[in-house]
Amino acid sequence: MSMQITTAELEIMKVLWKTPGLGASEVADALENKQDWSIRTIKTLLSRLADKGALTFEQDGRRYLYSPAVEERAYQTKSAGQLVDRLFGGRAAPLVAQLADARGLSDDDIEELEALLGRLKQ
Amino acid sequence: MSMQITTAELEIMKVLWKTPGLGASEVADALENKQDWSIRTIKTLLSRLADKGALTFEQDGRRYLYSPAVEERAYQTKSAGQLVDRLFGGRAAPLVAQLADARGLSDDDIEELEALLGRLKQ
DNA sequence: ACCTATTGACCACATCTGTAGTCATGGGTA
DNA sequence: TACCCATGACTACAGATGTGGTCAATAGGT
Repeated sequence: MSMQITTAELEIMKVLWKTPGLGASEVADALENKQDWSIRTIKTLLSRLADKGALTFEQDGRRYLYSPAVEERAYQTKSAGQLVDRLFGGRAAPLVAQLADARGLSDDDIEELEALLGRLKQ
Repeated sequence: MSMQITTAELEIMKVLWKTPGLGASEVADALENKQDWSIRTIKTLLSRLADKGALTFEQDGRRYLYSPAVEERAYQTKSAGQLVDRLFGGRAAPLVAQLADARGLSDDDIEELEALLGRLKQ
């Protein structure tokens, strides 16, 4: 059930998370300035995603309209969990510490983290 | 530059980050209870890592002693940055929020994060 | 009614990954 | 001395991935 979504496929998923129910050429339009992919490539990625169950599709005339079958949040959570487990001994704090160290935290980040900690401690 | 280290290869790197300067069979010993790999597999992974510049090696008689050419911290940082960029708009706070939501933060995590935020704010 | 552009189905192909096997060689053992 | 074993070099091979091509069917324009 690991639902492996690859880097290229993720770009497709992002489009459909933002706007579910698109056909292949509409996905292509949405990616026009992001990726320089042939429409064939996009169709291949859509098929593969549908094959692995990451997308559902419904018939619309002679084409398909694709929608995510995996929630964006669920995917984010799973990926974050994997990273933390693989590299940070399952702990969040060291991850944040290294991010802060390597690229800093924005003021927004700091504020949100404080709020989060406050909530968790109550 | 990008130094793509795969899942299997990472297990090898972890051994050598912990104990640099091992030969193939010593790496195998260290992985004995973790991974059920043939010594051939381990040798292949060591070669691939050396090829891609993630490991260096020195001759020791008729064998090689391998050591990391990439620091563990650097690799962790790069991976964390990639995740955050790919899935969380480059921001750390949402990542932590989702981890907290999905699997909670340990007391240690909370404490360390507070200390970190304190340091960052002054 | 005819042509064209689009669509999904299927195919292609190089590279990367996971997981080993083969081989010649050299060091140590009996 | 005659062997055996471990080593690195090279080879194998299936499945995943990135990237795109071919083709028959068909909806739409003219």
